[in-house]
Amino acid sequence: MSLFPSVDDQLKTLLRGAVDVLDRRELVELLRARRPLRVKLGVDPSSPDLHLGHTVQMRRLRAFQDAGHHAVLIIGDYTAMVGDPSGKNKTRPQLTHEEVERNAQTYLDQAGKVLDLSRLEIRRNGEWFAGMSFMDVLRLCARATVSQMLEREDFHARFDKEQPISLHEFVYPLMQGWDSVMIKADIELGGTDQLFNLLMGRRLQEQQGQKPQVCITGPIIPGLDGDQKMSKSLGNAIGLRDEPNDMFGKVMSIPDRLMPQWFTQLTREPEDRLAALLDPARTHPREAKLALAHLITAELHGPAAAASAREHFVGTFSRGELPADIPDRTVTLAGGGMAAHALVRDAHGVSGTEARRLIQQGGARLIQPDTGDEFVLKDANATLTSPDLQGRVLKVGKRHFYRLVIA
RNA sequence: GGGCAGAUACCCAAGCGGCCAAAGGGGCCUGACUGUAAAUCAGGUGGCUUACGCCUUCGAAGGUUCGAAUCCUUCUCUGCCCA
Repeated sequence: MSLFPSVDDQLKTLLRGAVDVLDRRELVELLRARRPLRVKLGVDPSSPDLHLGHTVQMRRLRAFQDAGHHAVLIIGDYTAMVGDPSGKNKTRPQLTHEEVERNAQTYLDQAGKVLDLSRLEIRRNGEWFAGMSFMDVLRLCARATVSQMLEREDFHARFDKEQPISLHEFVYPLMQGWDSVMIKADIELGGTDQLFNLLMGRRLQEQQGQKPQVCITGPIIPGLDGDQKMSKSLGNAIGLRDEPNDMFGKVMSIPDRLMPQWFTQLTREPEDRLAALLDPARTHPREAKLALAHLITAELHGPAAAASAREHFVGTFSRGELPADIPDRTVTLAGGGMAAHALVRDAHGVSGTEARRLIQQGGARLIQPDTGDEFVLKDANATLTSPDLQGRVLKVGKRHFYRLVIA
């Protein structure tokens, strides 16, 4: 076994689920050189949490690591302050240096769940941007034209719709491209929405007399809603730091049609096994989804946690049992009792009006843990006394449980 | 610098003196059905209140009026056209 697997084998694993390779011939040529390639992936610390969507590209980077190549993770501390306009229909809020720094701190242990940190070169683009003079910035800006920028689809769309585009947003692709120059990237990975930025890297590298990087794009995976791209701000993301039970449950809630893509992009299951899992004649979709949830949870939290999350899920939602650990909520009875709406408000942490609404709609019930007896709260104004509450579990909606403790 | 158009709740978007906490759609929440899937159906979606009702909200601040999201003034922001 040589250090590098054969070119064909490499291509197969390195390009699993890839959308585009520019240029494929160049990639083959690079791989044939049988030297460790410098493979770049940039992430902007624009939120404290990475989510599964980020791991699509990180997985590919990991595959390069495993094939013996040199991975470079760029923490875009400076680009995060600009805010990547990619795929957005509006200007991103600019973050302060402190926010970015705080977020960046959290990234490495999260990235370590997918990447091999011991063989990872980590760079912050502030290394080269912080010291730039205004003149340097102007020189960088002079490397592209407005109409070139407007070729990019999201800019173009915003321009056509007469929506604002701030000048600094034009600088973003240049910054990302400059990163490639600074680290002499052979290959850059990114989502399909990054294509323009990746190509800017090629352009700038060429202008600097470097061999232009090969760009490999992967899909932007849809979030839990199955429609919009996974994004924390859209509330449809699975965070890498989500608790195992939560993570497992979230995967179980995705639309079936997402499974093929999630299996391909978020697991390493081999093709033939996927074919069996995704064929409803051979595997019930629920079983397939359980397998998916298990694989994803196991990768990020370990097999034991995944097994326990699965048990929790099946127990709670399939068998309707109470979860193993339910958070305590201390409630205070004034004058020997408390109104139902106040109970839901305090335990569930919603407004009084919202609590009333939940009760009126039959979304709140008290459960006796030992017997499993349920009592649906119907009257928001009903007064509940100690015997009604002591030792009971309040269930709100499908998945919120609170063990009541009387103060 | 000049002219025009616009800013409404999480998002899109109606409203253009009272019947507006503000139509409609999306999203989201709850319930039914289910596999925490899809599709479908029903209800809900500012806050406080047992309720009558009250309070805050329609870019910001003032003003007119018995009464303003709606009229006036100034300001802020955005787009378009002209220079």
